[in-house]
Order: sequence, then structure tokens, then C-alpha cells
Amino acid sequence: MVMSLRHALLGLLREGPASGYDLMQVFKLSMSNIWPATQSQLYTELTKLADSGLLTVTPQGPRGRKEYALTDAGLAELRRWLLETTPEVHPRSEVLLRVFLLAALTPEEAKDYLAWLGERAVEDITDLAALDASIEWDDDIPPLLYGRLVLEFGRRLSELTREWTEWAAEQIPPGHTQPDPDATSGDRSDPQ
Amino acid sequence: MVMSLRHALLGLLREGPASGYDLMQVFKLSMSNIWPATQSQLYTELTKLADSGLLTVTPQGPRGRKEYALTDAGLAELRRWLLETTPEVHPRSEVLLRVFLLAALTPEEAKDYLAWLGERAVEDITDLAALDASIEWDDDIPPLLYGRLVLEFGRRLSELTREWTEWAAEQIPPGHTQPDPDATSGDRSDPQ
DNA sequence: GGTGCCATGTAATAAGTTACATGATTCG
DNA sequence: CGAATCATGTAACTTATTACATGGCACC
Repeated sequence: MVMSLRHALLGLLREGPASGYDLMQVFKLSMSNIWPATQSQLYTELTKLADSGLLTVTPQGPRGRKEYALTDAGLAELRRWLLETTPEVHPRSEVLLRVFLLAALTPEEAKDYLAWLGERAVEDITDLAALDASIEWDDDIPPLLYGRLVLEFGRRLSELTREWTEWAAEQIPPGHTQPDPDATSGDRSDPQ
Repeated sequence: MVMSLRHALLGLLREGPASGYDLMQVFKLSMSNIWPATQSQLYTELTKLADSGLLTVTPQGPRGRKEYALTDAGLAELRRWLLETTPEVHPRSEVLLRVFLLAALTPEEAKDYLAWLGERAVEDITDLAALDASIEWDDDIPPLLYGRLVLEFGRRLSELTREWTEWAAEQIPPGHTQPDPDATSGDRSDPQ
């Protein structure tokens, strides 16, 4: 089953009514790493959700603001999704796909990629620690408890990644079959 | 940058010409966990790739079979993608999204979910060990070397997941705020 | 001759991204 | 009055999934 954005929104609205804008902030701050969503997608989905009776709309706040609130049907759908459907356990990993295809590069270029990945993991560890420190955890508030569990997973995953990149780089011998040299070269400074 | 299927195909064809059917087997066997693709998507993409000159087609084998081969332009594009574009480091994780939303369930139901996840991780560990044993690793053949690195990442990730689910389940106190009981209940036996 | 695998394709739909487009309110 | 932020929406395009549709060849 796909279409999890719908259920993410239902879940967030369990904590109280909110506007599309409010929800977008939550997506930017706390969900961006596990379930990114664009503003466009979010507003579209909220409209659909309201149309199908899983949310109600409280129209016309200050500047066109609309507040959405969870209905009983919405909560039931959230629970149904959590209890009766199976998540996709192996998400696509572009990072690992690239490792798989690293044979198209020279060993040095491949090691550069792994080193870059390791650096990203270190940054993630720092970022997560900062996020951790910025939150007043209170396990008696269920959403916070589960948020803490997710964050800890992220921390462990980043540690794993850092360690793995170091190990992996050591596995690459210093000069395997040259990959049909082609002048394309560059540093990974996000040129999209 | 998205559209990695294109580059996955270019990468696989670096090892020699193959048909859509051949490539599909590879996707089923060795790529399904990191970059699943449907047969439909694959054939469509191969056609586009050939149209844009990144592959050549050798038409009409035995039963309508077409063999695709990498061109210089195709290899250059693969290298450009690997060297000059940045991968998406944080893929969507439906599994973690659900943990985030577990507050909508009872503590017992939440623990069930974590237990189920842990079991899946154990299965993954077994499956990966079997896959590992079934392959004749030879680090002198670059694609195999990198395949081994990816597999080891998977192994470590599954271990991490198993340990984390155990830890996480312990963090859940035995009776937090009841989640507006609604008769929906069920076991996660994949009812889609 | 029939089962199973080899082999390719298209159509409809869903989900996600990028870009565009607009306007209100608050605060300095 | 201008900048920042609040606030919502639509259109075009890309990517991925599901389902349908078809036929050849090999082997028993």
C-alpha cells in the first residue's frame, strides 16, 4: 500500500486541528527526513481528505486560513491503515543503488563517493543531536515518545552508515579494472 | 535528481548486452531490495534510452528478443550521474512514518508493530545470509565487489533494526493515554 | 499437445515534483 | 511603505504501479 501522506496528515491532526500551513511546518521540521512532502501535494491531499469526510474544514480564519480537524471516520481510517495494512519494508535507496554501480568509476572516485557519504552521516549525527537537544522530551505525551524512538533510529542508522563507509572504503583495492576513461569529472557540490 | 532507474539500467548494461527480460531477472534477484522496478517500467525505460541514443538495440533474437547494449554516450551519462549529481540521502521510510504515528494505537498494538518489524528484520538477516552463501564472491570483478559492500550494508541495517525494535518496545510504558478505542482490529497478515 | 518460461508491449491510474500565481497581515 | 511571513491554490510534467494483452519456443 502506498499513499502514506494521507495517513501522515491524519496522524498529525490527531494532536488537534491545524491549517495546511501549520502542517507544512511540521513536515519541514520533523518529517522531512522520513516522509518529505511538498506544499502542493499537501494542500491537494487535505482537500481530498476533507471531500471524503475524513477531515472537516473550519473555513475562513484571518487570511484565508482554513483549519482542518480529524473526524471519527478519519481516525478509524488511520487505525485501519496502521493495523490492517503492511508497510513497505525496503524503500528505494538511491545511495545504495549508486554503490552497486560504482564499478563504472575508478577506485579512487568510488572511495570519494564513500567518503562523501561518511561525511554526510557525520553531519546527520550532529543535526540529530541538535534536534534532540532542542526538544523537551516527555514520554507521557505519546507523540513525543514515538518521536524519540524514531530519532534514536536515525541516530543509530547514521552511526552505522559512518562505520560502514569506512569499512567499505578499505575493501576497495587500489586499482581495479579501469572504467573506460571519459573526461567527465567533478566534485559532488550539488550542481542540479 | 530522481530518475535512477535509467542509470541502474545503464550500469547493469556495462557488464554486457542484455534483453529487457534478462534485466528484469537481475532486478528481481539482486536489486529488488534497493531499487524495485516493474516489468512495465523497465521496458518503457529501455525504449526511451534507446531512442535517446544511450543504448543500441540489436533487434530480433529467437522470440522477439531484443538485446540492448550500452553506447559511449550511455556510459558517459552514467558517469556524469555518478560524479556530478547528488543522491537523495534520506529516502521515504514508511516503516518509520508508522512509528511516528503509533500514538494512535494502544501501547500493546504499538508493541505488536515493533515486534513484527523485528521479526521481519530477522527474516532479512536469514535471507541475506542465504544470498551471500549463494554467490561466488570475487573482489577482482568490480560489480561483485560492490555488490558485496551493499549486501554487508543490508546485513548491518537488519541487525540494527532488530536491536532497535527490542530497545524501542522497552521504551513504551504499559498503558499510556488510550487512543479513542474503535473496533478496528486485526493481525498484520498482509490483507491488501 | 500442453505447460512453462521467454519475451514484449500498452493503457489507466496514482503519487510526487516543479513552477507558477495570488493575496492578506504583521511588524518595523 | 516595504519586507517577511502567513496562507492557499492550480497546471504541467515525471515517475511508478496495476492490469491487461499477446505470442513464440522448448521440452516432455
